[in-house]
This record gives sequence, structure tokens and C-alpha cells, in this order.
Amino acid sequence: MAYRETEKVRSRKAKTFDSILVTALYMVAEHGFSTVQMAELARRAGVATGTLYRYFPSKEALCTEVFKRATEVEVSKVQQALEQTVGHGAERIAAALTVFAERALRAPTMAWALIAEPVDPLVDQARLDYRQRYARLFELAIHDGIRDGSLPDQNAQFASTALVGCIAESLVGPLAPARQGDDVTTLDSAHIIAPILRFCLQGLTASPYEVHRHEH
Amino acid sequence: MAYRETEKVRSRKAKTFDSILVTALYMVAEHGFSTVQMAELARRAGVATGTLYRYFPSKEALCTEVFKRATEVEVSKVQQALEQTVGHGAERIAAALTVFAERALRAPTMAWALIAEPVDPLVDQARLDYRQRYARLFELAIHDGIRDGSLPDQNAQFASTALVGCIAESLVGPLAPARQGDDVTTLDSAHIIAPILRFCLQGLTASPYEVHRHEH
DNA sequence: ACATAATATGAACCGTGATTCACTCTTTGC
DNA sequence: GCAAAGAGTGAATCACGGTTCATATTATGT
Repeated sequence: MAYRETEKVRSRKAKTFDSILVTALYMVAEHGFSTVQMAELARRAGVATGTLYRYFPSKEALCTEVFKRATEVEVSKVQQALEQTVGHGAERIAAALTVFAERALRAPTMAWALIAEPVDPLVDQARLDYRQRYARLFELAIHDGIRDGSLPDQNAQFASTALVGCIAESLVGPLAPARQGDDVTTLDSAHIIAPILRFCLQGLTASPYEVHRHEH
Repeated sequence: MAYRETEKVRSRKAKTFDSILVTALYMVAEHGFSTVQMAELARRAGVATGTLYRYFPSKEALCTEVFKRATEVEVSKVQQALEQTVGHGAERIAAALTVFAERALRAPTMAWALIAEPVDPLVDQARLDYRQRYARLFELAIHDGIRDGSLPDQNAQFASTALVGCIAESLVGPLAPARQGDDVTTLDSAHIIAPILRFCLQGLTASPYEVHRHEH
């Protein structure tokens, strides 16, 4: 009897695991999921093709994991915005939508990959979850808003779904790969984000939306 | 010298052409684009695989054509609703959204295929066009609404995009294939459509949306 | 009936890229 | 140092499904 996984090995494996995921994440951020190929990914991660399959059962599983990781970051940023903004439910939602959109416009390929790129069914499933997580965050905030009087009573579940649909769709145009030659500053904030915010907030509050200035 | 395409042949070809498209349309309506396979399609259309390629240069082209045909119908229904409804811009938009949603809920797989199913890039391109056509219809209606005073002044282009995003996303949940075992009546109108309408109309008008009863 | 030309056929082909697996290399405990 | 047990390798394999093409069929005009 000999060999038992030791700490040294465990950590090396963890490092390899991470390196695979991080490399894949880079590739997605560069050109989206469709260009992630196992052979290429292995090369860039500095391992053999077969090794990938010692860490993930399939490409789909790997991509799903990548998707989830990327998602994690985005969702938590939006959550932070919801939690850390002081003010009424409505204002917090506005802040969260802004964070969502600004981050997307700043990393358009990644955002497009998460929001709109055609992907394998399994990964697409993860996308549904991703959208639902946003929806749920917003749902809670809407309930808060109803409670604090900044929003009229309404079906928070539907409203939150509608919110997610609005931002997602409104960003698809600006994010589409065809556009990405464009100067990034063209995409920047105000002109794109303001009308989205207006529509969303009016949808929620049923009253005219005033743009608030706020320092960074 | 002999043989020149005669009327008889022309009409037979037209029939074959249609039969291929119609069969493909059925298949999409049944299980979406992903399950359309050339061999199977040929079998069901009563022709040989090779024949498909006498009518379409590639599968993508064929699917794109199917997509466009399906689209044509839907867009024109929405257009009709916009044109034939009497009333303010806002009311006409409400009617159009209702038509869109009702039709989608009545043929959920097809709607899902058109709205949300992951498809080849070329077909996806057609989808962008499809959404833009809706957006443009709504854009015009919004302009009308601004002119007739039923809507406040706003960026109609953004607003129309947001509208499309809202309905699309709001319907994706109810339409997702997983759900399709559900009783169709569960999906029916009021409970799903009303909150969507409310959000959309409020987003446009910035004032509380009243549900209007109207006989069919 | 015959020649000509277009159409239809479907089994074979092929490109792609994920997956496998027989083998080598490392690690571990004795 | 050695045997056991993983871990790593990467060229070969495989699955899939779209596409091709040599052949058969059908239509047309004389």
C-alpha cells in the first residue's frame, strides 16, 4: 500500500484547476464561448488535452462552470449596489441597474457572452439561472420599495423579470460583436443608460423619472 | 435541342419547395430549430436529402428562410393590431403587445424558437432583424403616441427596444421547453399578460396603467 | 422512339472538434 | 530503491450531421 493524496498534490491540482478556468475565462472575454476549443484551451493553460478531462467531465460542464464563475462576479456587484446604496427601494434599483449596464459596457464581449451569445443547451440552462438570480435580487428590492412607499403595490416577480429583460435587450444592440470595433467611449454610460433607467423606473413607479446626479 | 422548363415542372418545383419549408416549419413548431436535421426533414417532406440542396444552398439558409416565414406572420399580426386598433398611441401599443403575447402563449414552442432558442449565427442574425422589425413598429407607434399626447416626449428608439426586451424576457419563463408539459390553459392570458402590459405601459407613459376591458 | 437536358436520389464522404486510452511520468509509503 | 496508485500526456479515434456526386429518373421537343 502506497500513495495517498497529500497536501502538496492537492494544492497543485487546485492550481491546475484554477488555471484552466481562468484561461477559459480569458478566452470567453476575448471572443465568447464559441471560440473556446479544448485543444487550444489546453495549450494556453499549459496542460494536455486529456488533462482537461481529469478536471471536467465534458466541455459543456467546463463552460458551464466558467459561466457560473463569471456570473458570480456580476451578480455580486449588482447585489452590492443594491445593499450599499442608501435611499429608497427605487433609488437602490436605479443604482443597481446602472452598475449592471456600466459593467456590461466596459467589458462588452464578456457581457455579450453572458447575455446573448448562442451557446450549448447546458450553458444556456446556466444562463436562465443567471437571469433568475438577477430577477430575484430585484424582486427583493421591489418588495422593499413597496414597503417603503417608493413603489406602488405590484407583482414583484413579474416586474423583476421585466427589468432583467429590459436591460438585457437594451444592451444587446450596443454589445453585439459587430459593434465592437467602435470606440469604447461611444458606448459610454449616459446616452445609453439614461433612457433604459427611465423606462425601467417609470415601469416600476408609474411616475416620471427624474435623473439624479450623484458623485462617484 | 430539347427540354425547356415548362409550367408543369415549374409548379411541381414550387410545390416541392413549399413542402420542404412547411415541413421544416412543423418541425420547428414541434421541437425547435435544433432538432431539424436534413435527413429527417427530407424523409418527412418526401424527398431525398440531396434534393434539399437543389432548393437551398445550405441548412443555415433553409433555417433562415423558415425563420423569416414564421416571423412574417407574427410581425404582420402585430402590425395589424397596431393599425386596426382605434384609439391613442398608448392604447394601440397595449393592443399590439397583447396580440404578441397571446399568440406566443398559444404556440409556445414556435415562440420560444423565434425568441430564445439558441441557434446558428446566421439564423441568429435573422432574429436580430426580427426583433428590430418589432422595435421599428413600436417606434412608429410611440411617435404617434407622443404626437397625440398619450405619451410624454421620449427617445422612441430606446423605448421600443425596451418594450421588445420586456415581452421577450417575460415570456421566456412561461415559454421555456421545460414548462411545456404544463396545461396550456395555465399559460393563458390574463395572469401573465396583465403585469407585462402594466410595466410596459407605465414605462412609456409614466403614469398608472388602468386595465381596460374590451370585448373580442 | 430518341436525344437532350434538367431534376431527383441517397449512400458515401468529409470536416470538425470533442473525447478516449495506452502509455509515461510523479508521488507516496515502506 | 521499489512497488503501488494516481496524475498527465497527446496522437488516434469517434460521432455527428451537413454536404457531395455518380447514377437513375423524368421531362421535353422532334
